[in-house]
Amino acid sequence: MAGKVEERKKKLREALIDAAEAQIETGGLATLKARKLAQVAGCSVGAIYNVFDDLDALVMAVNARTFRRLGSFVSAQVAAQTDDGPNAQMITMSHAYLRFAVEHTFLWRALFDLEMSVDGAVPDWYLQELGAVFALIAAPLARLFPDMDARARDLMVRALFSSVHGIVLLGLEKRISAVPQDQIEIMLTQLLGQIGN
Amino acid sequence: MAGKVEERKKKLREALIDAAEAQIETGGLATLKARKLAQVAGCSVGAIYNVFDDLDALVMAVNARTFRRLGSFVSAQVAAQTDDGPNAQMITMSHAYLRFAVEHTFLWRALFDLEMSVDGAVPDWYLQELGAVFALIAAPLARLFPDMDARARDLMVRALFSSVHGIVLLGLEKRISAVPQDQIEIMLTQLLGQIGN
DNA sequence: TTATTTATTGAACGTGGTTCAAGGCGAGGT
DNA sequence: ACCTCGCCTTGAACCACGTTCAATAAATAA
Repeated sequence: MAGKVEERKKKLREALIDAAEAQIETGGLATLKARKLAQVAGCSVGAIYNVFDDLDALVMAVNARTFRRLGSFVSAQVAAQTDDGPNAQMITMSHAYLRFAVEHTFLWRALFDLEMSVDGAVPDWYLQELGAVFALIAAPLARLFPDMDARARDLMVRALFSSVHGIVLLGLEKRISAVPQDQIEIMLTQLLGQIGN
Repeated sequence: MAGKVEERKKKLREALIDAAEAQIETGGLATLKARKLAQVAGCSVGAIYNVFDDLDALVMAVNARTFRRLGSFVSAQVAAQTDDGPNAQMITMSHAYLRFAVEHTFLWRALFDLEMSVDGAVPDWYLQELGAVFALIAAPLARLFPDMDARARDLMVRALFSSVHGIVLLGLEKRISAVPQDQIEIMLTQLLGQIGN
């Protein structure tokens, strides 16, 4: 009867991530509470700490899921698009990013709200997923600037990603722009349409 | 002897804002605690709540100061620059924004970290300051796109501000880019140098 | 089965924002 | 000068929350 513990632990781990994800999705990161979580996942408060170092570690696990979902969503949108040139491709990606942020606002927010607090120790999966996203952007950019050296292009990839992120972030922030989604799309289109022309 | 209460209240208000600002500047928003604050400002914990509704309101007061400082810093940098055209002007503004964020990281962060939580009720001073910043950007943009209608230009102003913000935000985030300050400047220069060409 | 090790529990601890009943103090009237 | 009224101030107490830990239960080994 060996391995019963491992199995239960894995089950609990999944249950906790599911419960945390559901809570973040509906109420946001701030509404995630240890006691409520234990109740939903069907365990004691203390049990959480047998599986995760602390709640931040649990949120990181949720973020890992979210990040993968985001990456494959953007990829899928790009793949489903007929190739109308590098600018159109980048615009498609940015619109996909926006749509994900709109449809999963709290989960998307948690990606950035949590990591800010955790200094040092960037997990491996994080850099991997980020690298995948950057690679997606790098492809059309290489077509636009074939003579640009890799270092400069890498910098431009980050700049563009950050720009899109900023536009989506502040665009969804009621108190700053109060801009409806289609206006945000126009902003993204305008910005990315200008690149390389 | 009329107005003694008002006077003391005003003094306490200033003392509290000063103490809160100092704490945020050195330790970040998360290290701001009511008890410590009362101790530094020389009052009881309860007294804070006679002057401010809650700690968020106090942080808002700090943010008002920070926002004004940010605005005048960017203005000053632009004014101190010989006019090398609209792109150069926007680049100067973005570099000033970056420099402010680097030199007052915690205060700058508090501008965005707090407001996110406070829904509704955007204070008047906030929109005013934001409008001033947007007006700064609108000037060079009007020179670049003289035939663009006001609505589209307004959208572009927001898009550019958001882009710069995004580049600075993620650029200062160790876990995402770990990009040194001069690299961030290059990103900003590249992006804004492309606009309108 | 019994012993030993490991997991689980939930009450308790520490921290921190916010409240409130009790006492203090300024302003106006006498 | 004194009294009175109402606001200010105080800090102990309240509540919510993350995290811990001694006690309990369960699983593995002998």
